[in-house]
Amino acid sequence: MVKKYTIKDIAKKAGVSVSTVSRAINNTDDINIETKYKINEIIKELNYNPNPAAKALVGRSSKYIAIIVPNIHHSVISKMVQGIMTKLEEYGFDVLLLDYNESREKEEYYCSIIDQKMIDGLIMITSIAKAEDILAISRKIPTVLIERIIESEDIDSVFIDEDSAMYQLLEYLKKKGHHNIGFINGEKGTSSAELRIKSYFESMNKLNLNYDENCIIHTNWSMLGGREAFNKLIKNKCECTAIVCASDQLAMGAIGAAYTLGISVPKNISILGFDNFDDGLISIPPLTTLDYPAYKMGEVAADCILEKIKDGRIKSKKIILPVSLIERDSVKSII
Amino acid sequence: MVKKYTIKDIAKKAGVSVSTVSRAINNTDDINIETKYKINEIIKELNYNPNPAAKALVGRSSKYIAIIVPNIHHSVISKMVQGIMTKLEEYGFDVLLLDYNESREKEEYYCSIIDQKMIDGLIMITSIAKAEDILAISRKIPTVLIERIIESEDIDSVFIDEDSAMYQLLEYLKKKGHHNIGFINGEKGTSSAELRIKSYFESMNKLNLNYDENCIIHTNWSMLGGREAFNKLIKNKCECTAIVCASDQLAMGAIGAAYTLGISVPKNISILGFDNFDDGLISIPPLTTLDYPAYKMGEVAADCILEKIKDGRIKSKKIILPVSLIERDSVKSII
DNA sequence: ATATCATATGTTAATCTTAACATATGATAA
DNA sequence: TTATCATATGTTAAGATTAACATATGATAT
Repeated sequence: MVKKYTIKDIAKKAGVSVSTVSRAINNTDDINIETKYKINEIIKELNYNPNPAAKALVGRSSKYIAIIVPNIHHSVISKMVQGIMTKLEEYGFDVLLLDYNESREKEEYYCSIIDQKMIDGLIMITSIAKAEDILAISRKIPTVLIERIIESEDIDSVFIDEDSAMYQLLEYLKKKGHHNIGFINGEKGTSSAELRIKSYFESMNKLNLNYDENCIIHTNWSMLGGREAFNKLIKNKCECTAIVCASDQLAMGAIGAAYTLGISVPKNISILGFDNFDDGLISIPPLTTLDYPAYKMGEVAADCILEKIKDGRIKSKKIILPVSLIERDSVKSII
Repeated sequence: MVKKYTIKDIAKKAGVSVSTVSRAINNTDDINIETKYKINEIIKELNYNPNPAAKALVGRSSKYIAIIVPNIHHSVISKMVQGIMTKLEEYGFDVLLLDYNESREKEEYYCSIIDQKMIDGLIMITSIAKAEDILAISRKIPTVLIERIIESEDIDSVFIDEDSAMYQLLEYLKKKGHHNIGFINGEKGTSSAELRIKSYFESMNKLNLNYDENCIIHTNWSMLGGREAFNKLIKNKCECTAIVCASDQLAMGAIGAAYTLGISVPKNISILGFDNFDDGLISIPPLTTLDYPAYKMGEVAADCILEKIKDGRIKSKKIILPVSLIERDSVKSII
């Protein structure tokens, strides 16, 4: 490993004081243009970089934002993270990634040690941690939540209206004549699954539709999960004419299972996705689904945290992004 | 935002010197057990955390590892990252994520500013940057490459034998009687695509198989890309009996396209995947593919960097992980 | 009784940078 | 000629922690 130079080395070599070097680096105007040039030449020559730890220490800012995610190996999550990163990068911030791997304990552990990290802000995606823990953090670190709301003047939230999203889907199905509507959900205990089952129940009630416990299946968040869930629905002799799936992956698994069993989608049964991801566009049949603005949500969350950090905004924001149904061919009208 | 306490505050409150507090925190043995207890009580009470920037400055270690990835929204990449994170976390390291979004310029930009970051090590996944740039970095920061090899005593590499992998696939097809074998590759210029097309050509030559430029398509890394590529192959009047795809996603897109065109897989054409990801298991037909050990590669890369940082290993390691063919139902014997 | 030792604690230097304050020089204005 | 000012540069403190060194106390050994 090669020697790392310090500002002192540069100062000595240039025959000036450290503060003059600092001035040259930080582009202040109270420095002679030639001195600045000479110093910058030396900086280039020695390949000097200011020590970020010292900068962070003295400037009380690390330029790091932590993101706590349930599972980076998930289309929606990684899209959100990309949205966040793109925005943050414009402003010189980097991202510290913490993946709690769908484990509530692990997320709570992250919460408990987050202020040992050198970060300027925190974004939590579909958090499942205790509200009080998050509140405690938000008092110390600018905090933005994605897909979760906590009423507090300290915490920003960016989300879609899950209830209205599910309502849109179910209302659409009702209009198409479906009354028995099943639900294939992700793993119990994961945040999105909890959110979606809740709004499924609420929306079904609002729409005066009856649900059958036999037609509600929890499974793991994958195509294979969707396939298994569909098979279980059939085994349960579920009489639904349509199934809402909590993700496109689940939906595509379900469609595959139907195909294998010789059940035609949408002729014999209608299937709805959720996400508009994972190429549901080219499933057979193309998937009718909910357009979930993951990337956009990431960008908006990044904007929120930047406002807090740079502009010192105090008052919290709760931002709801609109969602819309994408009508393709996996739902049939049965009126 | 709540006041942040320093070690001095704790020292004053406990009526001891800062070094005694430091001893209490760092669990050295030259401190009275009761003093330690008292100090820890105060630390808990005030919710004090040592300032990580100061620690990094004085200890010359930030406990951060940067990972430069081409695209986190990609199953293989995010699995690798999870493998890395799990391993690193055991040793108290965190991950700084840099996504260059398949843009060579952006990766080179990251290379050029990487030593401005406060990191103890760097892992690069399927890098496409100039070798000299990476070499320059590796002289300053412990560096591990995944899916790329650079001959240097400073740089570790973790990879599968791409050539042998592709060779396995093509040899298998040859054994099944296929001689005209097409190739659906990812986007030109992306690292994996370059790697795979190279080994496709080499392996085809080694196996004395002829390839037809009309049967080689570059497309974007998605199911939709696979679908479009397959359609193009048909339009090109490509006469191949089997198609190797550079990812499972591409393969599944191709299978979908075939289905739409009324071409049966594997009856009319055989399709091979690459990755063993994205639920190829439940495609119709289940996909014969190459098992790509992404998570494991991440773990191994993390081990490498930890050895370098903690044990100060100097000599570089080049680690090849074994791959194997997973035989399912998307390839037909035509002998 | 004195030397030696272990234990516990304190003091200070070092880490690297920035920012506030201080100084020096030459030029302009009164 | 002296006061004032702008420009360029230097000096020093602050930021939080750790590590090396120093000191104090009481106990044990000679």
